Amino acid sequence: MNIKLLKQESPCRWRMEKYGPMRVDALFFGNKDIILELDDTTVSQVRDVASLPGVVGQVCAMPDAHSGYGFPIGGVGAFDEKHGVISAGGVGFDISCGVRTLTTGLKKQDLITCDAKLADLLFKRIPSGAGVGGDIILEGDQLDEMLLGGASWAVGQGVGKPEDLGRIEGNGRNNFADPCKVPLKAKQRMRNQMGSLGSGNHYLEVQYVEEIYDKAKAAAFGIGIDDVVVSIHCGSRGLGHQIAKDYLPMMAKAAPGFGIKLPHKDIACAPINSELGRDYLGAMGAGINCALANRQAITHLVRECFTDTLPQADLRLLYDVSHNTCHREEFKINGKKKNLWVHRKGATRALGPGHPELPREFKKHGQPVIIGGSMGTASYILSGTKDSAEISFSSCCHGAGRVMSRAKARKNFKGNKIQKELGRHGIIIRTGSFKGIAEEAPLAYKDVDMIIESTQTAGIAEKVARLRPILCIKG
DNA sequence: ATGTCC
Repeated sequence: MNIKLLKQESPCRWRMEKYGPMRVDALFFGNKDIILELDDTTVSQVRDVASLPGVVGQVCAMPDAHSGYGFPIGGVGAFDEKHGVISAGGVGFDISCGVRTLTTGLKKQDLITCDAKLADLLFKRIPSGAGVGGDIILEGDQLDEMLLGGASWAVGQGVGKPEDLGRIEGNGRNNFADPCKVPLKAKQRMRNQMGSLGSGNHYLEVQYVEEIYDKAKAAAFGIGIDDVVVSIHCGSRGLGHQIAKDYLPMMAKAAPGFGIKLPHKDIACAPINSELGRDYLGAMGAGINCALANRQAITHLVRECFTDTLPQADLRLLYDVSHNTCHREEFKINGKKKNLWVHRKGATRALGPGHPELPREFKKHGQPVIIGGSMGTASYILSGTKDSAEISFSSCCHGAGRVMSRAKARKNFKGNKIQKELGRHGIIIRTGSFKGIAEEAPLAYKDVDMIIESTQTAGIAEKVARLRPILCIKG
C-alpha cells in the first residue's frame, strides 16, 4: 500500500487517520515490509469496516492481514451495543475456526520409534477432507443439544474430561447460541461431521517445543523444551459455512431497510438490535458451540490414538481459542467502560494479565494465545498483554497469512513433491489430497516468524514458545 | 473455509 497514507506510531504500528466515509481511524500492524506489501483490496476492506454504523475506537489489521469476503482476514472491528451492527462477513465462513493445543507429558525422544505409526493411526481415526464425515452421527434433538452446549455438551456425553472446559474460551460454551436460528440445511450438513477436521488450512499436528522465550510463562502454561504437544486447527465445518451462506444475502437485502448504505456489497451487516442481527447472533453462537464441540470430539479421538500407541501419555488441554468470532466484551472507549461487539476475523483473542475471564492459573501471565503456522512451519504460543486492550481490543494475529491464491499455489507446487520435501526435514505428512498439500505449500504463506516478531513489537502479544511439527494430518 | 459452482 501507499505508505504515505499512514502515520507511523511505533516500529510496527501505523495509523490511517479517518477520511472520506470512515467513521474511525484504522490501525495497521507490521514491519515496513508487511505494510508495503498490503494489497489495495485489503486496505479498502479495512476502510469499509471503519465506515460501518456504530464502529468505535479503531479498526485493526493484523500483520497477517489479507483480503477476505467483504471484511479482511486478520481484521478486528468493534461496535457499540446500542448503535452498532453485526456482520456475517465480519465473522467469516468458518465460524469459530480456531486452534487448541494439548500437552502430552512426553518428550520428543519418546516418539522416535513410533512417529510414523502414530501418524497412520491419527490419519485413520480422525476423519479429514472436504465433505468428509465420521462415525459420530447426531440424530434427532442431539444436534440442537450440541449447538446449545458446545464443548460442555461433548464432555457431558463422555467426550473429554470436565477439566478441559476451564481451558476453553468462554468455558467451552457460547451463551448467545440459539439453535432455532440455524438454517435446517446447516444442521443437516453437520449430522455426520462431528469430530472431523475438514480441509483447506485445517490440520492436526503433533509438535515439539523447539524454543522457550519466557520460562515463567511457559511453566505456568505447563510446557518445557522438547515437550510433545498436539495442536488441532479446525472449525464448524459445513454448519458454519451454511450459516454464513444463508445470512449474508439476508443481511445484504435488509441493509437499505435499516438505513444502512453498505460501503461494498460483500460487507453485509444488520443492526445488532434488529431482529435479523439477533437471529444471526443466535446462529453464530450455535456455530461457535459447534466448533468447540468439534475440537472436543477430535481431542477425544486423539486421546484414544495415544492410548493405543503411547499409553504413558497424559493429554491435557493447554488452551482452545477461536479466531473467527464476534463476542460481547467490555472495553474503555474515550475513558468510559462500554459493552462492545468485537468482530475478530482471522484474529485471535489475546486477553491480558488480570482479565476477569481468565482461569486463575493464567491471571498473572495473560491468556495463552495459540498461533498456527502454515503446514511444515513453526507454530507459536504467545501470551496476551495488558496494552492490547487499548491498542487492538485484546486481539492479535492468527497465523502466517496467505501470499498466494490457492489457484496459483496449485499451479506452482506439486503436492507429492512438497510431501517428500517436508519428509526430508523430518516432518511426516498424511493426507487424502495432494491438491490440498499444493495449496498449503509453505511458500504460499508469509513467514510466520516475521508475523510473530511484528505482533510482539506492536505490543499486542508476547512470545512464550515456538513449536515445530513432527507429523501433520491434512484434510 | 466449503458436499472446492444450486
